[in-house]
Amino acid sequence: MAVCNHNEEHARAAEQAKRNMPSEEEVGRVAACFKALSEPARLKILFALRGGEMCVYHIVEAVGGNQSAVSHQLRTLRAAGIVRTRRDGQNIVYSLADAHVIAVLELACAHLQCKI
Amino acid sequence: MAVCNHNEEHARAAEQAKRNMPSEEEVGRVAACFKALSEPARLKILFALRGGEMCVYHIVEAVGGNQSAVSHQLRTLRAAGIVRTRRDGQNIVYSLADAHVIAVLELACAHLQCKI
DNA sequence: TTATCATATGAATAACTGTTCATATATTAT
DNA sequence: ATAATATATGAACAGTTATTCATATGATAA
Repeated sequence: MAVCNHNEEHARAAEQAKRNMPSEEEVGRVAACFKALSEPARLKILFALRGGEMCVYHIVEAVGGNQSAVSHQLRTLRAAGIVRTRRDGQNIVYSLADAHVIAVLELACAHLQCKI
Repeated sequence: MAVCNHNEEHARAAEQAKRNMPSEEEVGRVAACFKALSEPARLKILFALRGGEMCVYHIVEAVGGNQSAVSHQLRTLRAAGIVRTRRDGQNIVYSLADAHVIAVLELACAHLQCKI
């Protein structure tokens, strides 16, 4: 592989890209965030929580699957800062962490041209 | 596990969530989209392409790593509809597929409060 | 305190994914 | 044609991740 000589613009874009590249640490955090969104089972939970907060039992109702799997998925989402929790007696109530979550989902759906 | 009786709102939210849940197929497509964004190596390519289109050689320059790995990453991004290509002589020139891509990255960064 | 309900967790297995190495294809130049 | 350049691809291995099963924790009720 040798230098691509015939397009100076690419070379400038590459240099600029290198200068503006976020740090490894930042790129890693963004990637971790998207990784949490990359499983159908977890996305279903987020779609379910659009309508408002729910306890684990009802999340299981809404998305199907078994309790343990859903609990593991919730932990992943929580660790990624995508959902948050509060305790209400015996129940743990989950909700979307902030408005960015819905916004990202809607953007992705717009990109794919699927109505949700 | 038994029914969560003490919160009727959760039950309504669960029923509503089930009604409004996108199809398996749609959820799968959204998940695939995010999966493509979930690797640091691929995200770096997208950050690099913010400044404009580039051929593979310069993408390798900009993000580091070896040619084969970058090519595989590009294929994944292309298959997910996140970048697109055109041929220019010996080179294949890559660019972001549409404005949604930048928008999603910026939203994620806003969510994480990191400036990019 | 004991029993029950709601949720979380650890370990194990199975499935998936990324990277590397070697090589193939396609384009241009000689 | 032949060589060189630019990019892509298949196979194999290594690392990661999701699910399941069994069990643990924490909260309430009896």
